[in-house]
Amino acid sequence: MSDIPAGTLDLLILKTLHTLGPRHGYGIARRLEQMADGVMRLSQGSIYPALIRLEQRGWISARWGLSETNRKVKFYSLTRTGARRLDVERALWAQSAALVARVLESES
Amino acid sequence: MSDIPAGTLDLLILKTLHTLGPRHGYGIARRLEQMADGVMRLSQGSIYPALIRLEQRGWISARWGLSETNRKVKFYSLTRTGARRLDVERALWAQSAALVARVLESES
DNA sequence: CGTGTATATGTCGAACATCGACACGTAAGC
DNA sequence: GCTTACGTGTCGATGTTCGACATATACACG
Repeated sequence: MSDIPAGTLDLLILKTLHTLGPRHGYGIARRLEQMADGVMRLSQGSIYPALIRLEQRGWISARWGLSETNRKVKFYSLTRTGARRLDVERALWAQSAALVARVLESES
Repeated sequence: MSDIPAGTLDLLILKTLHTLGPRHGYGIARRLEQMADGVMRLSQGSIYPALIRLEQRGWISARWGLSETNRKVKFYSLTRTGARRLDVERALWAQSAALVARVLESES
């Protein structure tokens, strides 16, 4: 069982919020683990600091509310700045993935 | 201009040695930058520590020699352990890339 | 002969992300 | 009352990468 790909957590969180709309940290984590088909873990030690970081940068915003399970939770939403940042992160990832793919496929 | 994708330097070095055979640090760095089409940089502050790390783990081995430009250089080769490790890193990367792709393409 | 440039290896401290373990609290079901 | 799943958060440790610096040599050119 591996960790989540280094440096992609911001992208994954941003995209998850973009896709699903407002969601709380625990829900984002569960969603990502489910997408990973159980082969990756996502520790709380990663997700919460990441959310705080993203909020400080203005890419997501938080508001307290009640979950479907009737608990006090923090709902995070993608901000307009965050949506733009998602595009940037996406492009950076595409570049990275393309480079790695090229190297892995190279034969000389 | 972005950096090389976090956490993939080992994989990229291992694969480069696998593809090209023995090569020195500077040459590996130049090769990778060339593969990146100039859109990524690779600082010496990354490549040399990485090579030392890989050698300590037994994945590559070093031997002094002369370059085509007639300079004293350290040639690194992939060890048998390193070749096995390359497969592992490859598989881990494939998992990561698949996860990110799945999240990025998800629509709900 | 002197100077500059590309080649080449390395070190150092700082910055940063992630992990694993821990602490705390609550709703619901039995 | 107890347990379990849910939920947020902190903390120290670890590891990677960066940017700046130090050092040295082969070769071309004036």
